[in-house]
Amino acid sequence: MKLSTKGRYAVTAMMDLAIHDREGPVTLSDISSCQGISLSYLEQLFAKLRQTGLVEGVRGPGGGYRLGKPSHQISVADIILAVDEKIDNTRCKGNKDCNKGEKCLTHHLWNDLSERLFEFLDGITLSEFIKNPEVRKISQRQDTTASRIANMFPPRSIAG
Amino acid sequence: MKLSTKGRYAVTAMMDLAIHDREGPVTLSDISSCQGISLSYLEQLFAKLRQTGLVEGVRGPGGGYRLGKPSHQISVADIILAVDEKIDNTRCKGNKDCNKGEKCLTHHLWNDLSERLFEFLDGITLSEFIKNPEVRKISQRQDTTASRIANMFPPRSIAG
DNA sequence: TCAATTCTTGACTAATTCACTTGGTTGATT
DNA sequence: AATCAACCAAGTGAATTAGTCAAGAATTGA
Repeated sequence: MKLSTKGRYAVTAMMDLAIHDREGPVTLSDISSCQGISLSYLEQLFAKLRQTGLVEGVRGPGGGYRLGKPSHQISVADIILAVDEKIDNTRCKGNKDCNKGEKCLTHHLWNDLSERLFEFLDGITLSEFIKNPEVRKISQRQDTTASRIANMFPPRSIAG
Repeated sequence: MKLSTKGRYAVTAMMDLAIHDREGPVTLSDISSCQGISLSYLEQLFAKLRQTGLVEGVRGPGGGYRLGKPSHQISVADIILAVDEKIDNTRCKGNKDCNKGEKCLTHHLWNDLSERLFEFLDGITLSEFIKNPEVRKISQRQDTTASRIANMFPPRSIAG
């Protein structure tokens, strides 16, 4: 588990995707200009997100990215694991008796902590964020066709 | 909030310190050899830990480092914040209306998440780890004088 | 006082990762 | 055919990581 700006970019981009999911595919250019992240950098991140099935790409005009699963099935931990190279967090992978048990002790303690952290982040899904009605209000894009069309059809329910 | 091997080194080293705290100061050489972390790298980490008061150095023969506070007052978040440079996690610090509210929306959502993560890690203290009696049993160093002396005096209570 | 021990500081370095750029190719829509 | 936007590959400067080397400064025990 690793937390950096890279993971933050991925999470915020996925939030953006989740918020606008019902308006059709979201282009990376939109996210790029809205959130101030480089387009090509986003492409790299989304390549990984696509490989893990968190998003799916739609090609051609009107295309973009949409969520690969319902937002309540996508956790923050999923996103971070997808974009960050996992660090070998022990250096003594299977070896149980490294350094007379002393070393493995703190490894064990760290793994405990790491697992608790993972469970924490895994318990937070994208749907939690878009539930907030205020969020949904602000999130409507002003100038896209998709947004205007979407507004003609009031939401049946809050997805996710 | 940032999580990397750097933070892990600091946390595991502090766990080590907490476990052996009653046996007097712990030298960085001990931690270095026990946990396989470079001595000079540990020195850099402990310089920051010392500046924030999480540890205090004891010079001269028999010296080393000991906890600067009782272990129940030291949280995992404290340690990570001490060694990791804090990342400017918004890029639009005070500016509230960046990019027509759209950008600030995900910033807001991320800050929510970040705060929840911080609170989570801030709620986990070092004392939680050394409470475990099994941990205390394993953690006794085999070959140090301090360890043998410490064993002559059974613990009054589990500190922290 | 002297020497050993250990903290403390600073500069310096190879490797890696971050964030980004450039320059394309492929596939779908109009 | 033209355009749009996902895809792909390679490379780049800056920052961070993890580590080395070297030189002090404070404390203790002899």
